[in-house]
Amino acid sequence: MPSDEYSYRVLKLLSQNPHLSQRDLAKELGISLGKVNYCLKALIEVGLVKAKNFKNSRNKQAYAYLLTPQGIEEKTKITVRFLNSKLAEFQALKSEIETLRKEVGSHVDTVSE
Amino acid sequence: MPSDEYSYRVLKLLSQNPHLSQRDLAKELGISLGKVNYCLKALIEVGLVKAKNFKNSRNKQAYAYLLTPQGIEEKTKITVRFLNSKLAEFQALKSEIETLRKEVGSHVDTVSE
DNA sequence: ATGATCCCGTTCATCGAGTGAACGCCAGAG
DNA sequence: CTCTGGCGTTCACTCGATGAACGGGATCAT
Repeated sequence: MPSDEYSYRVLKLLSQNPHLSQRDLAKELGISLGKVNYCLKALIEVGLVKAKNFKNSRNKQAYAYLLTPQGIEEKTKITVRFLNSKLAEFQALKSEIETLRKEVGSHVDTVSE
Repeated sequence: MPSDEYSYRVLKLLSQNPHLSQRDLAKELGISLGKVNYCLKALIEVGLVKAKNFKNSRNKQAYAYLLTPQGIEEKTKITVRFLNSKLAEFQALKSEIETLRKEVGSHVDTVSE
């Protein structure tokens, strides 16, 4: 089970373009091929993605990673959940910055270096 | 060389209370004892912290991790640098939340579940 | 004095997430 | 046919992080 972050990002990319290869995804996501393989397998396992090859059943080059109906539905849920976690992160970050500003002891909006 | 984050946090805690043990620091920072030991050694190595035992030179229980003058000075610089990185993070997070909101397709300020 | 206990800093075997080179496979080009 | 290239898959390897275990000093009860 990949994190919400990677589930979200993989599902988003695949919904935009099902023809991305695992290597494409790795480059796009900034992670390794091995990890993409792991995430993708998990998403297929739970039925959110289906690997379809439209040309020939033995041609891996023709793979398309299509979101299943469940995948489309779940993608929204995951996105909301991910958004919420980001909002919480946002609040925490705001507090931390507030604290740091007080420690620095000046009003810093943008700092050059 | 610990990250700015840990340098900042360790220096902050020690400036507040030099009598914290490595175990105290570990608990406070939410990291392992081993990592604290590593960070602290590095800070001592570069001269930002000095381990002083005020009772007896052989009593480890009496250790105090005091910020050197350089440590006090550097603490401010590190804090500013850390703040800046947090501000950048803040902007990035803001953008990401914006994107996520658009994808969710509604105006979400706080979401219950 | 002696032993038991406690907390200290230090060490290092162990772990696990992440990596990417290498493999077998297949299609298309020469 | 061979050769090349991109595909998914695998797995030995890396490396930061972990915390149990250790030796040592202080304290206290015996």
